[in-house]
Amino acid sequence: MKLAVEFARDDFHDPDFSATLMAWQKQHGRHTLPWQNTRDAYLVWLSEIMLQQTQVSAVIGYYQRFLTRFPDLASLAAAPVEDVMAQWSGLGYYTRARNLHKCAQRVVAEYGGVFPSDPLLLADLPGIGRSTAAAIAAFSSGRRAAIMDGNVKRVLARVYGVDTYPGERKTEEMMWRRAEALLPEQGIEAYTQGLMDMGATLCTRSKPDCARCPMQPRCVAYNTGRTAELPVRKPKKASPEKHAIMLLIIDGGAVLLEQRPPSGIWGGLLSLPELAGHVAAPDDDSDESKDANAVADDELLRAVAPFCKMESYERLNTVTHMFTHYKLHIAPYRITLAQRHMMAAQAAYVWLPLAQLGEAALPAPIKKLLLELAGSN
DNA sequence: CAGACGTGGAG
DNA sequence: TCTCCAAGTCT
Repeated sequence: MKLAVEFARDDFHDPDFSATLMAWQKQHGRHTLPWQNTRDAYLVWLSEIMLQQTQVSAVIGYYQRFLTRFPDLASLAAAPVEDVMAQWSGLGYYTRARNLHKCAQRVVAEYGGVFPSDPLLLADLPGIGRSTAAAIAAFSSGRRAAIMDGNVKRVLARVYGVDTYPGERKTEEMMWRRAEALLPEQGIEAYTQGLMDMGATLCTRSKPDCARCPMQPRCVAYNTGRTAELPVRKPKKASPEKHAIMLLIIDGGAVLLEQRPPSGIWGGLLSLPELAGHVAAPDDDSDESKDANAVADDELLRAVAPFCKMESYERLNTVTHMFTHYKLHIAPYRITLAQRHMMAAQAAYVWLPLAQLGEAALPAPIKKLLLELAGSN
């Protein structure tokens, strides 16, 4: 009985995996990414947060710009959160930016500005989960801890023939146990980087380059012709459609923007003011539905009253934006004013000079819409 | 524990 | 054009 338990605990032990991986990494891995070749925890942490659910090619430019504005932890912690949001504008998943700022302030307050090296302490900080904590600890401190991102799940699912959906709790737990059992005794940095490099450059989602893969002889998916089937895909669900009426109020070379609430879509960003109560029923994209969303004159009048006296308005063409989980139809109404009020302090609203659009904390599709409009004026 | 949370590139 | 999903975390 005791033997069975011991065996089960050590079932995933496979030192050949890490040895093969690290040899490959030395020869064929990536060694010159902007956040590599440093043990500075600030640099490592920033890259790991930016890279969450985001590809390397999308991150590189943001990473460099961000560091120009916030060269170290202290400058980030001391900055207004609005400046952080502006730097993050266009990168997506904006909770990351708010948590980044919170995390910087906590590291300053609780750790004297020095990131802890213990993955458990790191994972207690905002925006840092178990996998990111392991990556930061490995790259900045050489701590032996397992990451679990899309690359790891894909590589493990294929090499070991995991044919259940990684989103299931049992499968996920099994993969964590396997990932930890596979860790090498020495060289956690090269191993961790190699795992991600192999997933990103060889063991890709579609058309993996098995011919160049050092795992090929021992890869279950390859040897059973199932590289296209593994890992098991997430079951897809119908995505709803949403509608929004947005107000385009431009006056004196400035556009009226509203700060969005901290949570929810585009949380904490500036965006165009919206007319409430115009969310169409899901799956109803009919013309009737759109007409039902038509805005009554007096409704517009009321909505803009705090900011200006309206002279006229024009319904611009609908802009459709695809999210991962739904489709958003934006109906912009351009308002022409007779008079702009000397608005009393309305904390959530700001007149932004059009010349500053490029640097503002705006969602990507709104920035695009406004830049096109400003360009045509 | 399932759903929310962005954006851009690949196929 | 449309689906899939990428260095995940939080609720």
